[in-house]
Amino acid sequence: MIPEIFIAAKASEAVKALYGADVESSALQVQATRKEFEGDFTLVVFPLLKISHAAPDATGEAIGAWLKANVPEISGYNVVKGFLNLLLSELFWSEQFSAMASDPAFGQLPPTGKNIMVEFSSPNTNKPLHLGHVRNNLLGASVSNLLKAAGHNVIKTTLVNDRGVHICKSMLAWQKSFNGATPESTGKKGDHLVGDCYVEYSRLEKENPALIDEAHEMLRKWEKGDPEVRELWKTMNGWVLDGFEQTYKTLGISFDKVYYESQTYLLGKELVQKGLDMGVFEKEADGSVWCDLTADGLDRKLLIRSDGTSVYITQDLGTAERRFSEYKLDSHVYVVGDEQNYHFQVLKLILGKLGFKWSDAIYHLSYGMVELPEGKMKSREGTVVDADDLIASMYVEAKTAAEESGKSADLSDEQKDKLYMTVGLGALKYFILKVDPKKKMLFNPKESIDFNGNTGPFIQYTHARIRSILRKADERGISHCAADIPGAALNSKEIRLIKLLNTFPQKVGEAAAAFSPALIANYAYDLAKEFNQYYQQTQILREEDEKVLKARLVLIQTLADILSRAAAILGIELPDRM
RNA sequence: GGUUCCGUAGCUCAGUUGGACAGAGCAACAGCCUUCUAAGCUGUGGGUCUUGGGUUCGAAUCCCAACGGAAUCACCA
Repeated sequence: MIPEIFIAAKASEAVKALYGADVESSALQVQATRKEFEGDFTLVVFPLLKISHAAPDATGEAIGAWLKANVPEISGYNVVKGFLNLLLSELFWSEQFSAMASDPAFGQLPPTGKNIMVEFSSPNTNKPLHLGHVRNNLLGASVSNLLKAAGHNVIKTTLVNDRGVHICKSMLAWQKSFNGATPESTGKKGDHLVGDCYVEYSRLEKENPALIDEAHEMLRKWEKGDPEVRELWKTMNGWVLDGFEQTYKTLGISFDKVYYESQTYLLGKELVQKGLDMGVFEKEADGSVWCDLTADGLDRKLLIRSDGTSVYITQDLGTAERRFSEYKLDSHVYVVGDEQNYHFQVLKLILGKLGFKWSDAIYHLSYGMVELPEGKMKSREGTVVDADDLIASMYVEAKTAAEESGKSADLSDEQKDKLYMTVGLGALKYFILKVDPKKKMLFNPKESIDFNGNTGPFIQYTHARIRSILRKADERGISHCAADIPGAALNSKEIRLIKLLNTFPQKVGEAAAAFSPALIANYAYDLAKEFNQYYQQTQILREEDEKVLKARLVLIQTLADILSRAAAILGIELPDRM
């Protein structure tokens, strides 16, 4: 049996030899005695895996391998994570902290030169947005921010679903029952008015099932360019899009390029011909065109109907091809619900069969549905949570909370209004973005979205607290900058904070690779939580040692900045006071 | 039925590439505001990580099976 002290000394030698970093062997010894192993396993080494300060590339495996090669007495090794980072970072935090504090772009990763298009939102113009769309929009916007922070060129886009029989249904109902009502005449937001038409259509169809034929007839007229139908279509779509625009603006959603299905739905037909020429598609006797995917374990997929018209996927093939060539895309992310997993699987396969190498660069960001306690939202049962209503209620909640606390009483009405919206939206956005996009999520309308605990307002509040301290320091004329850091003795809590801050760029990278804003949300929460504990136990401004005081101010300043950057990725604004 | 995804505290969720006694928030209970904002902090209770096998020194994590749930498999979009 080899004495632990010997192993520990050798392990520390290994770290020194491999990474040039000093580690106290006594610390390793603690670990070596922590567990007992049988046989060849005589040493526990916590890897340096997560140590960004001293040895970013360090791993327990490497250390073990070094020991094996250089210390024959030690025949084996084992790897346990997560300890040495604590030891090493204390040796190197000062340097790291200075670098972090003096770099205004800290956390912004170097440019990759890659063009990534993100498609999200893609609404239907026959009814207003609901909670499901809100998740889609927030995810899409946030993932776009995330990819930008990771150094990519991002092109945000949406494909407005502005044609089809569902649109005609709303139009038909409007003609039959709405007596020329307009958003102006009714004072209703355009998307809601058209949504009412859609509901009315369902009622009418129940009375007269033959109505569906009229809707189809209207669609045929639309396709032929019938002026009257086109005019009405244009008008009603305009109403809806105006309504959406308002909601987008409130949510902070914008696009670099908007596609309309009415202009793209014929795309893809030439690709079908190409596929036929290549022999990867086949034409039936009735004229329909199919792609055989049975070799991939899937069914045959229809691409062109027997009447010669194209289907949904045909258009998607065409738009994908056009986008990749027009924008020289390296990648294309589609933010679409998981109900369309099959569709995207097929889409990628077919594009691959057509010989497009970039088919692998298509990523379907498949997110789970938002469900209510009683299950899926159903418009027919009136259980749909309307986006505008939800936002309005978040505002009211924020207002109530603020008035109860009495904190922002001295603000002007205008400032209050902005603050309540910021906080209400912060709560909503965080609530939605903190959960893993892939998972379905639950929303209970009876329980309002929380403002305490692991929430958006918690992070906003923490930021406001920090800014408040910085304001006070400013009033007292205490200046501070990164140069104040070296030599200041900081306590272990402060070092923990610095370490956490220092992982931000890495977090951005991980989150971007996983297309998961949730990782950023959780990071921001950890950061805020950590600060609040620190705040509780340390009177920051009471410090008498000027050196330490200034270093602390740099620390919380950096903290506020990183918190803001993280929140910005989520599309959440952090107020300076609340 | 085929395919894919999911199952962690009463509830909502973390726990990425296997590692030290499984973590937060909400809800419950008990504390902390003459001191930088109590939307905060501290503490207590609450878990056979759905179940059963397997791989491994070591499993919530990887593999297999069962059970439970979701989505999807249109000449709809």
